[in-house]
Amino acid sequence: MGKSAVAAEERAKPGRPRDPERTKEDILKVAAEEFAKLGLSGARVDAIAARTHTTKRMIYYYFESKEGLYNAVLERAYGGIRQIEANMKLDELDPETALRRLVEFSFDYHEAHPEFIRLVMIENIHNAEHVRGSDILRRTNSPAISVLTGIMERGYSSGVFKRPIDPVELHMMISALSFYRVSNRATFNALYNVDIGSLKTRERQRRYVADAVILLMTAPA
Amino acid sequence: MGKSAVAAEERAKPGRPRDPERTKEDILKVAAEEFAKLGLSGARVDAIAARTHTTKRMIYYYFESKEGLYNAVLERAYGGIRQIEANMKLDELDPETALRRLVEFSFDYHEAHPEFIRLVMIENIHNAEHVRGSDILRRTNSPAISVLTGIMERGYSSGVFKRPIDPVELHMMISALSFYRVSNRATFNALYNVDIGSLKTRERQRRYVADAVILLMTAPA
Amino acid sequence: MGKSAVAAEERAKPGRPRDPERTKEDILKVAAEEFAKLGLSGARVDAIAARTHTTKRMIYYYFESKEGLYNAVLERAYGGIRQIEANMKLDELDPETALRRLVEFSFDYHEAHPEFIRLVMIENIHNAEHVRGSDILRRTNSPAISVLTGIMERGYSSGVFKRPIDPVELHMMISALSFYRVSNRATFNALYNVDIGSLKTRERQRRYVADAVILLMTAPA
Amino acid sequence: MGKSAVAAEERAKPGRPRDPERTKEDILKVAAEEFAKLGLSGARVDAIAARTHTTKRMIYYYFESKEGLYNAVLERAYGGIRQIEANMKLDELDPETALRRLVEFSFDYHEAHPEFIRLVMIENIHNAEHVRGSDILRRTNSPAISVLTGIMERGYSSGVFKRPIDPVELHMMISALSFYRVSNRATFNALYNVDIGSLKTRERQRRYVADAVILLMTAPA
DNA sequence: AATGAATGAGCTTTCATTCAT
DNA sequence: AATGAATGAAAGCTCATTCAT
Repeated sequence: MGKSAVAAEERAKPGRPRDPERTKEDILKVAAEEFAKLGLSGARVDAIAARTHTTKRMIYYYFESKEGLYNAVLERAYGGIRQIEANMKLDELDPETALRRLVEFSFDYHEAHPEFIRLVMIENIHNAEHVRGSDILRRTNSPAISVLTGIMERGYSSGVFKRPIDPVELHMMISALSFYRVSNRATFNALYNVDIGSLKTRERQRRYVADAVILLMTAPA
Repeated sequence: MGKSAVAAEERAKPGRPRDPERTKEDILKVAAEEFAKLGLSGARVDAIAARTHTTKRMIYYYFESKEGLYNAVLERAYGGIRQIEANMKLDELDPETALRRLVEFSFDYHEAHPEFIRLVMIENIHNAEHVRGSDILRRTNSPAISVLTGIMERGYSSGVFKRPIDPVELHMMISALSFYRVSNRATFNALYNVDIGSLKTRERQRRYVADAVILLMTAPA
Repeated sequence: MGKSAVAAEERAKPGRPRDPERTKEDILKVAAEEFAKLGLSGARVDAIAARTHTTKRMIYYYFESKEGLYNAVLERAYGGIRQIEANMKLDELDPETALRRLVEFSFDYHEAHPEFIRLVMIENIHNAEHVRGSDILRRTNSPAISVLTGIMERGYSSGVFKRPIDPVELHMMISALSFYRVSNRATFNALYNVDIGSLKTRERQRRYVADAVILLMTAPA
Repeated sequence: MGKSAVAAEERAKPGRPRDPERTKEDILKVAAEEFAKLGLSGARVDAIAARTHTTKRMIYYYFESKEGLYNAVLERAYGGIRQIEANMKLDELDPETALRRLVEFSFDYHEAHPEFIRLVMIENIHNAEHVRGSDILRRTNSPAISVLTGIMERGYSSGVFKRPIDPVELHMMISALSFYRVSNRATFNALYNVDIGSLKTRERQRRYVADAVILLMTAPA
């Protein structure tokens, strides 16, 4: 390595774009990947910069610090799911079907967004201190809760849902069944020598999860 | 944060300790805490050594590298749960009660061992490469699966369990509902402004989880 | 020995140097001395930095690693002799005189540059792997060979040189007689209790060496 | 790496021989190889011990320190050549033939003992301080010098040798032409893209070297 | 607003050596 | 005489960050 003697640490990038928003977005996308892959302490500012169209200096210019960048990445990641959650059209379905759809949506979203899941894992490793420190994340309440609350109210009224349960707690159960499959896939596959993420098992598990939630709500308490 | 917590209390003693096993155990215990708190890259060998009765040099003497230490910590952590799983006495209970007890055991174990859960999270962040690299972890199959399989077979025979499902997949659902509550408590509490870990909600959630599993198995498929 | 020699005199200045080229040259000069004195593994990056006007960090900034620095030192050392070899003006002398001058030049250059010789020795201890890894060193062919080839061709044409010999092999003999006197001076002096490097013997040996080479070429084969 | 968790630094060797002399010889042989390959600072006591049939502790027991071991290696290496030099039977040959044989012997010995040559190089890097520190090495004068002196005296008497030259200086020239070919083979081959050590060139070079020495002595001064 | 160059502090790891019997 | 276990000291290297314009 280092064949030709002298090699300073940072190499200038040829012709970089001048659009600040594009640059920030570029950084955020790369940073999300690196943080998701390696964690907050594991990710390297140098490595992020190297995969960017800008220089390391610009990361500090726009985000102030590695932690500032991580915060921005986290806010962006949560923004994604919230936006989608807010646009589910479940009002017109009967409560049981709506709940099933909601569970399936959660299941599918987690399956499709492993990077988001890894970021949430990492944030939990850090005791959610960045979530707590972010006004944006704390203020905007999760759309999922209000959607779920609406469905549950309709279900209790019609009598189809019999078990009284706090929507946040039901949301937790749905999330658990959706999240764990992805978050713990690596150890699960390694220890049980299966592939819980394979295509053929996914549909079956999706039904188990939805069934379990529906049964919990509809069975006589 | 961190700095002062590590500093005081226990200082490495230059005198020569006599008991290698005790020393190793001492290191492993401290290391487990540090890795669980800060992750593999976040944990500092210096900090681990400082809280030990030995010196940093001894860590390398016994465990070869930071990663070797992490491997040992991981094997020890999995060893703990496996030993307990192997000693559940559920054979004499009727299948439904046995399954309920199994779920409750899983729920309680996870609740009581947040450090283990953090280590598993961290290992998943690292794509389970250390689990895969450990003969001990891969060879010894999880006792939980065989216990669960036994219960399920009895339930299918007696006709009380109606839904055909792979024991590993049911195990995954039980684990998900037990694990997520602890692993994601920090973000969950921060985002929904609740305390999913509080004592008063725990009993209730424990029942929800067990009910959901029992219902899934006993309801007509 | 060593410790006190390194300590005093020049200390790294925390202030910011402005001239990268000067800084690099400064590092290279000090590093050449340390590597020549102590070898690649024996030299200490800390010791090099301490004698420099910069810090250790800058060595890694500019040269990436200890080995990268060593590579740069080696390339610089070979560059020195090559530049001088290329500027010998021997074309206008008759072949025998030219050859004699060439030998004397080689003899004198080695005598005057013990640091270069030590670096070459060290590189041979390392099986020349850094020379082989350097495009600069491998690409630029040694001027000495072409100069010598020119002289030999003229000598064969005029009939004054009678022994057919590959220029590279003759170059090796000249180098051997010039190099060994310096490279092995320490053991030679210690074992035979003489000083093969003393001023009074140098002139005499210079003549022996030149005579031997001339005789080899001019004597009837 | 470090698959099975705990691995202390040194592994006990099964059934080691108890013969002190054999053990010492075992250590010396391995150490010679390691020092020759890597230099004094480059060689690792651990690595030497690992290739031995004993433990690291025994090295210190018998040789006191790494440097003590190096000294012993050096003395052993010089002992080898001296013993052989002392047994050359050149007295009955005419002076010119004897000298030629002596040169050829030197040439061949160096060619056949690259490890010895590397040790001498390394010792020169260390300014021969270990040779100077060794009574054994300093006291025993080199047999080569007295043999050569004898030949030269006979040659001067018979008139076949014409050039007056100190035997030590002639010895140096012979050694230079024998030593350099081996010591600098790596860089020479790398830089000039030849193989000065190949079988087919060896014989030719051997003649050049002998011829050059003979010519120097026999030509009218 | 934008950036190339520089860096203090601290990290993991290694190494020859000694302790204690 | 012989040895298994332990270790202080320092080495090479990395990292997030700031200087200076």
